[in-house]
Amino acid sequence: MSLPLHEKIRSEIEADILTGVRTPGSRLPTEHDLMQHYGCSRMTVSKALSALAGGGLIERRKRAGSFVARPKVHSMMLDIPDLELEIVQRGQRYRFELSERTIVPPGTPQAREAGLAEDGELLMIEGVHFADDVPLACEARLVSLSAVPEMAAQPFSDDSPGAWLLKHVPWTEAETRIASVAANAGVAAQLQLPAGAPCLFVERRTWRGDEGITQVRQHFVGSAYSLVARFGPAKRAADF
Amino acid sequence: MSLPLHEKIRSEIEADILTGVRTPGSRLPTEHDLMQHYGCSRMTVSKALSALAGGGLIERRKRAGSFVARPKVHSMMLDIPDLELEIVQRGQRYRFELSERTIVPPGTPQAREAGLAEDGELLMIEGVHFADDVPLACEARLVSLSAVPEMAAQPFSDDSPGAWLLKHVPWTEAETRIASVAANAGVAAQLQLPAGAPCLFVERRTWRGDEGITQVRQHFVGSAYSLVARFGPAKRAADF
DNA sequence: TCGTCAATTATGTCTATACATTATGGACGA
DNA sequence: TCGTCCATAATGTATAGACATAATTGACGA
Repeated sequence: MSLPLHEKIRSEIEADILTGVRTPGSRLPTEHDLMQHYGCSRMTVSKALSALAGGGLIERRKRAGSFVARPKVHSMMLDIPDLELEIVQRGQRYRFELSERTIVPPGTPQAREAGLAEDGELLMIEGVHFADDVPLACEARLVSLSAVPEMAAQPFSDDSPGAWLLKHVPWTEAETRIASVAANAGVAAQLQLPAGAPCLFVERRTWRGDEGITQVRQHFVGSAYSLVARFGPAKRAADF
Repeated sequence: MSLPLHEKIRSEIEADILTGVRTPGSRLPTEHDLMQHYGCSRMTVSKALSALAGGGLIERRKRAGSFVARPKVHSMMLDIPDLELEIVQRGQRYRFELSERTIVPPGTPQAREAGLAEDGELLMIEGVHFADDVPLACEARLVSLSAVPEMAAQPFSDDSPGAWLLKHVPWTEAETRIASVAANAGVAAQLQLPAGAPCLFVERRTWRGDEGITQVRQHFVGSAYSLVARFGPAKRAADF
């Protein structure tokens, strides 16, 4: 292994943490000790520790030393699925069917509720995502036309609005809310489900800087869809 | 802003990438250029670029330069709620009620399915989380007793198994699966819901290194619960 | 006894320098 | 024309030292 030294130091300590040799809360040797142990300069040790701290594995405190961090339950990585990609990967055909497309004038309660520009027009889009002609999800979306004027000209005959936005509009901030709801009459009809069937409800708002770009509410057919979140080195991803 | 310089450089470039000023595939200035631009040493610039590369935002190639990476996985941070904490913060009283507790012998299909130690005993625990005596969620948990032998002696009369594990067992890796399901008879009875009511279903597996620690399946009352995931500087957290 | 302050210690940042590595592109020769 | 090889330009790794910052500890004084 011709790894750079700081990588070697990093991976050795990481292994100790992952295998439980070093337990959360315990103190690591000081940079000075490690520097003597590995026979290198302090900068090299520091680089290794910085990487570990960046990855959240250790916590460094001045004067006190470096400590193995307790993993925080409160944050895991959630993979936001690209519906089209997932459907195609399952070997099915993807299709988005536009069912409604309206311009919402400025100043309506809708716009205010969505947290989008109150003084500009909004584009409202509704449609259904199909996998091999079976509905998988439906969505209702509001897009700020002052933020994304090009959106008005898009057909969305085939490409979904979400995919188009992802490709063409850079964003800096997003918030997603996930819940379980019973399908109301409208949703049930769109998804060809009995009313009251459980749906995974996802609401997402997206911003660029302080400017609201879009808000979307999606209902996924409960029996066909799940989200996955992970914490830690996702070596296990391939197992499933 | 008294940020360290390398942090300032990093965040400025990051902002340029996120806002689309620098587009995927485009080349960054060389370290030498940046070092002149910021009036600092090359090491400082390099530290900033290393951090960006570590975060997957740029790709560095020798002789060629550094390039903005094309975003690959689209992921956000998911806040996994601490049930007890949230309930108490709402001003309600939290209680966990144990309804079943069994030792599962080694080698059963259950153990294999859960991905826990196949050659050790498992502890099976079932119970309900209450907020002011209203059921909010029920859970069925399997714990590997070879990984956590102390678990067998815990009463869980008041503290939930999850909270106990979190306090006493270090873990390195976890995977959470989120779906929407209809309450079956058992779940409906525990949660005092009509059968078929929508529930947020959360399944989590936890490991330390390669050793499986626990698997839990939780059903949350759909009308009372939602999860939140975020991407970006969460300045907006307080708005909601 | 209790608080205050300063010395100490460990990490945090930064510089200037050196040499290693590696892909590119151009010079040169067959 | 084509391939080989080398100079070059960029990043990658590492060092030694300087000073900054912050928290702990203990000494000292009220």
